[in-house]
Amino acid sequence: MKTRRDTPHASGGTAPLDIARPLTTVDVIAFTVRDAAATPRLEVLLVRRPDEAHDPFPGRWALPGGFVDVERDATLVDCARRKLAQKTGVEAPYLEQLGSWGSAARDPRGWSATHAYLALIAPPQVNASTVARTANDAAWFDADDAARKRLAFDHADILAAALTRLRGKVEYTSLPAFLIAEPFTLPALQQVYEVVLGRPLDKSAFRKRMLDGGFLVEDVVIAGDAGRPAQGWRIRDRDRATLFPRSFKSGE
Amino acid sequence: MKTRRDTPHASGGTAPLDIARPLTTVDVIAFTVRDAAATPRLEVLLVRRPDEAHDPFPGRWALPGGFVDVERDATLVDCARRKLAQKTGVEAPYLEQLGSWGSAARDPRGWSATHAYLALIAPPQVNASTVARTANDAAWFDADDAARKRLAFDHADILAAALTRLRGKVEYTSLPAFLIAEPFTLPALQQVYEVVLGRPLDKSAFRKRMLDGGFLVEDVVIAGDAGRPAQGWRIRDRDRATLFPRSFKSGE
DNA sequence: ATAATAGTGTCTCTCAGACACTATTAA
DNA sequence: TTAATAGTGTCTGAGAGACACTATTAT
Repeated sequence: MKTRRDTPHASGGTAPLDIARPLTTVDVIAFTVRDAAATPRLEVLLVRRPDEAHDPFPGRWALPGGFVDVERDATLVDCARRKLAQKTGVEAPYLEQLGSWGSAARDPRGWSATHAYLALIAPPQVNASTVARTANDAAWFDADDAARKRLAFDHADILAAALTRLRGKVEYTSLPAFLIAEPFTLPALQQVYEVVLGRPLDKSAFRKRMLDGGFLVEDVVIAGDAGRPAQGWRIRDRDRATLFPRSFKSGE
Repeated sequence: MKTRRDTPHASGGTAPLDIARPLTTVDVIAFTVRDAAATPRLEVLLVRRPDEAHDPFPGRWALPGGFVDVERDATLVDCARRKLAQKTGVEAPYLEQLGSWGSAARDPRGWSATHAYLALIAPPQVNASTVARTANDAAWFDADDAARKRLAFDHADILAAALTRLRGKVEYTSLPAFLIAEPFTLPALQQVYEVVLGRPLDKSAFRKRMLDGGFLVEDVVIAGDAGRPAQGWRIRDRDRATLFPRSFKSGE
């Protein structure tokens, strides 16, 4: 493979199109909150890498993702959306860029850079077609368990960064609203917050925050198994999260 | 150029190393705060693209950056550091990843993805060697003026995102401390905050925040041209910013 | 009526802003 | 002593947490 050096005075200037190009991939960290064994938990989607010797990390669990296809993907985020739809059937998730990881060492096949996207989705319904498609090569895992696994590539680092970002932003944004199906009740939303943060929140303070945030729209009233029915809500703008003026527990 | 499709069941699985690879670049948005014509302002470093017809955007101003060199750069951030040192001589800036921009359309030479890094540095001393190296092809511009220029590629978008990120984080972090030379006084630091935010801050509230933040270490006392000398300070940890418990002006 | 869950009112604490005040230097 | 700048003290207000209270449903 021929490589030509980028001369110092022309950084990014004259076009070395015959320079060695890194591999370019996109990976998706898809989170949801779902009831597993009666207790809701934060889950992340992993896929199993093919069990072939010529492949890097055969049989290991990895984040869903893969090479950018310059023919099909107009942009990086299109690529991320395609990868996620392939594995979950979800068409319009909340997507935000997490960051990129690139180095000579992260992929044994050569210098590679991945663009990581955080996806927040409502728990996908398990219907026949998705089961058929994802039965053996994709599964949802408890997020913290997954972060402790020995994942392929540097995916454990990326997942850890995604968890840090998510838990950090949950302190002062409306992000968890993207993790449950609409319409939802405020007690249900509070439970999602508590699952992600791993600690209980005060009901009164929580409700004030959410309603003052102005990102909710009233929907139908929802009755549960017992007790008083609750007001149902939808998200006003599914493309962006709302920032609250302060964090939960500002001074610990 | 031969391309092979990534088959659906093996996304990122079997290794299509002969697939068409996007171009991979790194760009740096280097900010500083400096006195220009007696009033300090936020400035950004731009470089002029070579004025040759075969080059994209000849003669246009652009962010410093360029192709990842798989021989020299072990990681993306190493590449960013190298690009910045090339243009400014600054060796250890505060660097944080801003995000990545990739699409089929952003570079006329083909599908390309750039990894953007935000760099915060103290105003570089204008000495003979840096002048010689950067006289005609690099210059510092007022950041808002630069954002209105017609820059090369999608660099205007990237610069706008950098400004949004910087101004956003300045509301609740110690980032501006990386924009001036150490040791600095609290009044000087406050001025940097005010320049970045574009609005005045209360002295008493500002000092309480900074000192309670615990990221400053006492240094020598510094005398100005007139009035009482001020305590000088250094940053305790040059690798990370401190987060304050609340934003400035929480409720507008 | 009771259990269960939804939703509200009130008090307190913390921290940011406003702004008046004191402190230290040079001329 | 005055100008200039550095640094402090005190009051107020907004919003988060604690927690007791009321409201609405099914049985």
